[in-house]
Amino acid sequence: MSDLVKVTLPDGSQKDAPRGTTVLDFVKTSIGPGLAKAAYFARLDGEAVDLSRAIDRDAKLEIVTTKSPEALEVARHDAAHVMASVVQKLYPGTQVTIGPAIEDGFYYDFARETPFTPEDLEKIEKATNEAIAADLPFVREEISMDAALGLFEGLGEKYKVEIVKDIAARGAKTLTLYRHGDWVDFCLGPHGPSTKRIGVVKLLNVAGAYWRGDARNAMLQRIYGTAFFDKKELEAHLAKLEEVRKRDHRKLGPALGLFAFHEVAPGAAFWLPNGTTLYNVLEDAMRRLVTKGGYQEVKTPLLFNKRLWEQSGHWGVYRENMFLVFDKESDPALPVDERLSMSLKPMNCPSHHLLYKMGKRSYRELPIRYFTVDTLHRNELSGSLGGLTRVRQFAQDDAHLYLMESQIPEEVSRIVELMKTVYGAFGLEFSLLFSTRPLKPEDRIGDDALWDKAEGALRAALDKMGLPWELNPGDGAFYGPKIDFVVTDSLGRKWQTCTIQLDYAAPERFDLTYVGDDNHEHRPVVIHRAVYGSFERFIAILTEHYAGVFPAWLAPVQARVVTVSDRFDAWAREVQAKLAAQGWRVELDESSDKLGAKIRNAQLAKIPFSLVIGEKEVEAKGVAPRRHGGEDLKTMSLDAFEALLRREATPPY
RNA sequence: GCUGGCGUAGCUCAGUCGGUAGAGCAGCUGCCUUGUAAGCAGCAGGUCGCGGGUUCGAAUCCCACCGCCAGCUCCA
Repeated sequence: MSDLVKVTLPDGSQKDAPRGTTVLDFVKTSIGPGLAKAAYFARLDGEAVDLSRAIDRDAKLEIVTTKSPEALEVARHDAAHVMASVVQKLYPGTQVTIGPAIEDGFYYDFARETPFTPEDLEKIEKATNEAIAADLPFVREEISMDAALGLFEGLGEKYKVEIVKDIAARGAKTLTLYRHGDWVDFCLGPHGPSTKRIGVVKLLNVAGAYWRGDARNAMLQRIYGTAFFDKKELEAHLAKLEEVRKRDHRKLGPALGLFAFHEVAPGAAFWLPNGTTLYNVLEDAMRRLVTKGGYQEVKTPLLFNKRLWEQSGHWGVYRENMFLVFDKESDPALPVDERLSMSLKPMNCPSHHLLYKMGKRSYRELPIRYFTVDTLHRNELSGSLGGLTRVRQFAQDDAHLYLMESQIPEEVSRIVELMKTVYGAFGLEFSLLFSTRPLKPEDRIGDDALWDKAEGALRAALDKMGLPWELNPGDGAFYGPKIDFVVTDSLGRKWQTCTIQLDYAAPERFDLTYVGDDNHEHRPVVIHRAVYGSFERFIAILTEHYAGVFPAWLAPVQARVVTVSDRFDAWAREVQAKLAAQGWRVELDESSDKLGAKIRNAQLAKIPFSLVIGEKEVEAKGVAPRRHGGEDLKTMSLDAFEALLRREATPPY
């Protein structure tokens, strides 16, 4: 056996090195000190390894530097280890569990009687950064499962023991340990070379989290934090969090008069005048669009006898999410549960199916597309409510399409076209997720053959469209697989909004049929789809996407007339009345404020146009529009301004 | 639901050791007659989330409840 190994670098070049050289030494001697300094971990024949790993065979070597997002992820995992070691030092008796890197940071779950306070967090953060500065190397070691069990039993770490046993049960023979200083944890790795390389750690918040995410298990204390190689990057990240906080629709909504909440109706919004306008603009635009697209708008009851939900399958799978209603004519001797025999609808689908069944359907009618904007109620856990994105009462731009199997690809691509039109209008990018059947059989209805068919048909439609998509196994609805649209807003945040769900189960359960050209009865397929998703959630997303500065077609107030002095009020009133008569949403500021203050107030209200009226404008029978943000459009005639509104404030669909 | 934090005027926030609640902005009323992000003055505004308890006395201490916020496997 030669005592040299051949190392192949990503550019294809090959270098010899003494067998057993560590990655870091190899880089130092054969590539250069610059790279050695920037290196964080490496890939040896694709396997992620520490820089201290010895190269013991011919191999491809790739160095991952601190410029790479993957290195940051490793560093955050390093940070989780260091924080855990610090916590155990500061709070003896605290047990460690798991602590992964997550998007934008890391967390670590601790088992401890007393929860951490915000003051504890400050203390831990300080000590963590000090421990990082101590620059202890991360040392890797492999030991047998038995030795590992002994080690963690000896340390009294019962959660770690449980995990070790699980890993052993999965057939592992050895366990990889990582130490820094006298602290040890097991971990697949890799880790960075030493603690100082992590950079800077910031702890963000503490929250409860169940062991293994199961509410039946013990509640652990989770500390969230983040780490960056460079302090400037951390500051930029914190600035972004601040920007997100400022755009929070829960702040902006009430401030702009869009919506509000009251404690007597948790999870249900009050729509204020401005918000109602915005809501209606979105709804009207969608109504025009789908009507052009061959949909028929319908309305169905809000309250149903439970027989409907038994037939649809909701009673079995979805009951705990429904608001049940008391039937006063039921037998008082019955248990309460049985007297709650009505329910507010959580979804529109079953009632649409009933509508479909109200007549004999021919293949010539298909696809039938029912569109509904009705109020839905879902009994979400109180702790999961928040703003407009997690509510108990909402409305969707919901539709159910009844079609022949052969029409699926065409219909799916028509829906995707709708999505493109709508999302394009807001400058929202989207990507597709394909979600397949729920993993546990009790969480779904319909047999496997039906699911195979439904998943196959959706997948075929997806492939035909040629848009890229990702698989999201197990996340389908209980009645069928779905395509989720994930939109990315102006801050780069991702939101799941609209869906396309394929349903073979409902036609069976409701015995839906149509008469084919062969004069025989056939089963249609049902597609569930929503474009905005829920109006509530969508308005929350738009509010944050635009930071409350809605484009003129959406803005609740499109223009505000502001006068230089009350001498010009007569013309100002005429301007307001004339524009309003044309259907534009225009208001008049008649306060005794000076112009500067009026402009400022209009800016704060995020109104697209301020129409300044002074001596010149009265003489010219015109207005001087100022855009939100400051652009002065100079005096123009009222007609010219109206033409501007027609160009910029007409709904794009 | 569970864990932790928070709840004082419409909004943002002070309120010391337990001693009967305060500012700025917004609002209202005047004055100012004003040219593109805050003119001046005065006035008014509070069951301190709700209910109990301790105390001579509670925004403040204790208990229960309600609501809001963060989180509740991105699986070594």
